[in-house]
Amino acid sequence: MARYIGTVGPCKANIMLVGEAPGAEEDLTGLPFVGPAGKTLNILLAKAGIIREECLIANVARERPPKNNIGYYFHDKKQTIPKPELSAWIEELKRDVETYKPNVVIALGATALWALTGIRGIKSARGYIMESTLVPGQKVLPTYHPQAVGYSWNLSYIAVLDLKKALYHSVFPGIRKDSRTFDIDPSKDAFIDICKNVFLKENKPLAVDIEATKAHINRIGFSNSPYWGVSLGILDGSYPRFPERDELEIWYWIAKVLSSVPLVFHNATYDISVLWKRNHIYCKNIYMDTMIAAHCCWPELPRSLDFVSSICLDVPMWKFLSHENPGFYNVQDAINTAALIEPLKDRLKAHHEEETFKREMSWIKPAAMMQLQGIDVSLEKRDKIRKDAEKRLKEIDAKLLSLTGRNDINYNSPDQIKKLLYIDLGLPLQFKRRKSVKEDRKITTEEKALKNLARIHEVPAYIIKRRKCQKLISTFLDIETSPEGKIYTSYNITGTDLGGRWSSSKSIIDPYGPGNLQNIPKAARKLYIVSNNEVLLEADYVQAEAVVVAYLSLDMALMKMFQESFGMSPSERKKNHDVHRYTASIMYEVDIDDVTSEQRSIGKTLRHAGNYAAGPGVVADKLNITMQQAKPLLKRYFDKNPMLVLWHKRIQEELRRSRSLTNLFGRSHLFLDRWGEALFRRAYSYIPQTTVGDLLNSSLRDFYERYGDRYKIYLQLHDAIYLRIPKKEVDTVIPLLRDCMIKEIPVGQEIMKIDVDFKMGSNWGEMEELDISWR
DNA sequence: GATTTTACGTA
DNA sequence: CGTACGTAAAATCT
Repeated sequence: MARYIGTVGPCKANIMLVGEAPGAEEDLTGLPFVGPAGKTLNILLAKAGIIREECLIANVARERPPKNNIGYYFHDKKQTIPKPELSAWIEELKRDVETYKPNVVIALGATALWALTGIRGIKSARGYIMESTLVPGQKVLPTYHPQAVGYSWNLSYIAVLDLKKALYHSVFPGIRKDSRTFDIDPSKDAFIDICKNVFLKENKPLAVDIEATKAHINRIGFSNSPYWGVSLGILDGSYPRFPERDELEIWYWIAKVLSSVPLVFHNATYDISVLWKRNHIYCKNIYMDTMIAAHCCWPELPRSLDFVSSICLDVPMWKFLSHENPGFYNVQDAINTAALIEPLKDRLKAHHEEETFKREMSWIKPAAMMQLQGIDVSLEKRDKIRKDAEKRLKEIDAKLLSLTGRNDINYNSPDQIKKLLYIDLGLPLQFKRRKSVKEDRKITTEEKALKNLARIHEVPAYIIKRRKCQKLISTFLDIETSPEGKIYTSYNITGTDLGGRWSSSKSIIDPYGPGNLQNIPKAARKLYIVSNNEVLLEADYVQAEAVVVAYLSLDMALMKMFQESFGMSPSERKKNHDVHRYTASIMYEVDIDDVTSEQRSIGKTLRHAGNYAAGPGVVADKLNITMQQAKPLLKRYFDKNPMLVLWHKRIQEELRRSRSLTNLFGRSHLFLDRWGEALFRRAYSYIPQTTVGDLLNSSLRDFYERYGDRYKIYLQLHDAIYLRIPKKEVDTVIPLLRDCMIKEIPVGQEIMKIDVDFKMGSNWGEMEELDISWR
């Protein structure tokens, strides 16, 4: 029989915390939040400056459900129809709230949110002040349940911000009236008057937000202050809202504003791309991108306008309005973007992220240009390569049929492959590597598992081949081009949590092609072609991350080798300044000239694995050897590279001190994960990876600003820039591009430079190395 | 129909 | 216990 646990705490409390249901320790003691979730709650409250003893604490359900499953108290799986006992407890909660009248009720988790407000979905509601429907007039602020925080510790930072907001709201009762004014769908003349006499005359930062369908911009919102905004619908569904002459006049004034006033967007790369593509409007002066600012302030947190507003502003939720009231929604997008300007500026300044912010801002225009420009693919080559791949797939299928005697298996289905391998063929079970020993062992059919099984049976090897072939076809060859015969990508400046690197994904403006252009496999690169009188020119940083690690770990010998080889041609460098031969030569204590190709390959794997503290399992995997063979190899590698071990130790110390690391461009990152090896490894990769990202993207920007009007920047691949240029310009362009890419980066007492190699080809799949010496 | 899981491509 | 990404297809949830 479970014990009843009621509301506890001082009746004059300003804050009331409402959780979900008691657990084992609560049941034992008769008090709420005394188990593991209670401990997490204590930490969160302490960090937010809330004194637990001054709060009322309650749960929605007042008895521990069997198996701690709140679903027990609902009739349905969706947890919308409460059983009588839960309804009775919610009535009790209502009475308690009415009796004690706290200034704010903090809803901890989805169940409390639902009970107090009827809203489902804690993720989108958290951090916003709202009115209770259970007790009208009562102020509620939802955040994550401490148990969810305990499970995924990176939520703790967000929960603490929410609790701080609740603390602020706990000193006064009730919800403040929204005093902002929204000017929705003014007349043409009124709108033009605003453009002329407010936006153009003021010439101060103006937040802009567009709403667009596939083909048209249908609404645009502007705001020049946190208190006022205007939204103008251009289309109503697919119908114009204005006569053609009037619409043209409206666009004339929008263009006039956008081409002169300092602009603020949340994700400018998207908005300016759409404005250019659909209406040939050039947004000249971009003052701030609030998404980029948020990315520089909190790279580890989400960056949607919704989320950033929830942690920076004190405004009501509005995102749910997008369908029912597009004008109201759009104007609030604009107003909240405007409202973010000052808090984000303050934060950037206080945390010394202004340089990083400026750098990311300077990438907007080149990224927008590249995603609008598009990429040529040859449909003939696509068809030919796809045909070959499909033929190969059929051959593999025939082979599998002869081996298994079955043609009813879907080899894309992990479930069916599990059944085939582990039941029908009786092969030994293979388990996925667990993140912690506490997790259940999971049966897997991933490539590594199939490789193991391939030693004892023929079938797994063919499944691997089939999967690779299928992936090639479905992701990289089954692609369509736009009406102009091009494919596109979206370059996302804020696309990586660590920062510095861009991500690449399917463009919502031009959704043609495979989407991500940063993971095209070699076999599919041949269909990316340029015309006869042009070439694709590739410039990539040589051993970029390894150079950064050498300087960070103060490995003098390695630094010297990189310095000596700077400016050498690739062929010269290969002779006796090859980092992997060097690694092998110290590993095996042989002269660098006597390193065998096998030793070099081992050196290469170990250099990579060692830099980022990989374990013997990974090394065994990569070298196709056993763990027992990998262990001494790795030990030897670390014995011979003591500076690396020390560097890892220094990173750990730095994390212990501040939980924060700063890369060679001054970009910082807070590491919020739970303390442990996983966090360390993320941290080891942080500085090398983000430094190379910052370096490459800044080089790309420099080339764009200096020569973008003459030469096309075609692709960005993390440590490589591709240009598409006339053949006859190659010799002219190479030194210009190199000059933009070679940068002197101070590291302690040293100046680090990373070398650049060039390749050239008529298609992306067949690039030839250029053996250029720069000395 | 939307979301999560599994697997796999690149730097 | 390398890291970082995005996409397709299946599986699962609603």
